[in-house]
Amino acid sequence: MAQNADLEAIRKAQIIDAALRTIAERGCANVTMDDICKAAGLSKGGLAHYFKSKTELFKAVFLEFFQRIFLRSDLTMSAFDDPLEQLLSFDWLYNARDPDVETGYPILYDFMSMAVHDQCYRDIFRDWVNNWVKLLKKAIELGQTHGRFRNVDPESAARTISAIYQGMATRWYLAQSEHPTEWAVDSVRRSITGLLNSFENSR
Amino acid sequence: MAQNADLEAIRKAQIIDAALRTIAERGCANVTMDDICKAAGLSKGGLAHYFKSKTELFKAVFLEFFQRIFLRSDLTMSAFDDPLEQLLSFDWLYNARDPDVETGYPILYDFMSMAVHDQCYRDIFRDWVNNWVKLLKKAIELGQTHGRFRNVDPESAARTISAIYQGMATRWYLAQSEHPTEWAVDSVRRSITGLLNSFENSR
DNA sequence: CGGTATAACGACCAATCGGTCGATTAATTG
DNA sequence: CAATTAATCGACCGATTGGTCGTTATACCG
Repeated sequence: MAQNADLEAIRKAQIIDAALRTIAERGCANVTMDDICKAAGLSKGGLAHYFKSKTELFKAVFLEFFQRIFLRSDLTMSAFDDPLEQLLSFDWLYNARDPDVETGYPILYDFMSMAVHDQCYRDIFRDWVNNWVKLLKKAIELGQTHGRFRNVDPESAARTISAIYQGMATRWYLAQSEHPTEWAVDSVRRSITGLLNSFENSR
Repeated sequence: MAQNADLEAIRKAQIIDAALRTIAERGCANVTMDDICKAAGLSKGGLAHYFKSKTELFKAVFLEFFQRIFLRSDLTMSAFDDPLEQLLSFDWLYNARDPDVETGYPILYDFMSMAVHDQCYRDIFRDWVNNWVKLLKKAIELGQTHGRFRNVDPESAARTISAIYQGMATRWYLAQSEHPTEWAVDSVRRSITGLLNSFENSR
């Protein structure tokens, strides 16, 4: 009866948060509804009251996840004034002690493997990438108003930059012993500046 | 009695091949032993004769998969003489009609999501990356004997290059409409040459 | 031709899990 | 204080699935 009209929002957030942690820990394929119920402090029926099916819950979880990452990216980036520094402001992706990183990577890899077989997830992925690209693009265009990044196509380069970040991330996260944080940070830095210079000199 | 001592090898290859195709099609999480049995033309008991458990089969499948990709990479790379062309010889990764690509990406993403939660899979991943890196490293060192790639640390740069390839691959495969093949090929080319130049000019 | 060991079969079992549903509790309203 | 409706519970069901096991078929050997 909605004694508190916000209860639904509170409960949903609580469930999504529990699911996020549980999925990160166990992996999508192994997580059961019971696991999530326990983590959320709810019974099966109680949870079913808010999410009718497992897939519905999962979709909500992933949407929330990508939203968080985007907000985090936006926040971190806007802490810099220099456009190039903005483009290079994603070092936090390679900080193992960052809470967003700890849960983020497991979630992201599970998500991508599901996106391979599910158009709906691919759409979420695309939207997230597009949002990220929009941030990077803005930084490039800002630089161009100051005469930098000459000949760079902002959209295309932004996509390349975000892909570079993710490429290093995969190595850094899955084969950490061979790919320490310094390697990832340095590689990203060199690749991105190198990419931008490749436009400047050519064409 | 091994009327044909090779029978075991033949059957195992047959099963692994069927599993490879089935997993690529349905995804690790959804594939059942029955699916694989049907694809392999064997019964449950027949398959169990060669692989005692699902996880044992999966591990064999992934090992075979990475072996194939490595051989393919080695083969393609060695078709070029120029070291830089060797480093840039992985365009086939972005050819949607390539059979290795068609099955490869689904397998790879499933694999990575499992590697997150399973050390054994991370080891396989690390070995594969190391093998790939070895190829790239050789090309860089070959170039250096001719005075090119000055100041480049071959090992570190090789890791960066392979990560760049994979970064573009993720975008190209999961969000194709926004990341066409030309974008991927061009991005890789610019990023890698840019990376190598970043060493040449600095330090 | 038996005898024997391998190869292959498929019915069956036990365990897991997502979702349902009737019951119970709690809160709001008239 | 009823009455009503939302919120929560957890036992239960049906479906799925990995693995087993007794059985059959096949091929080689002595």
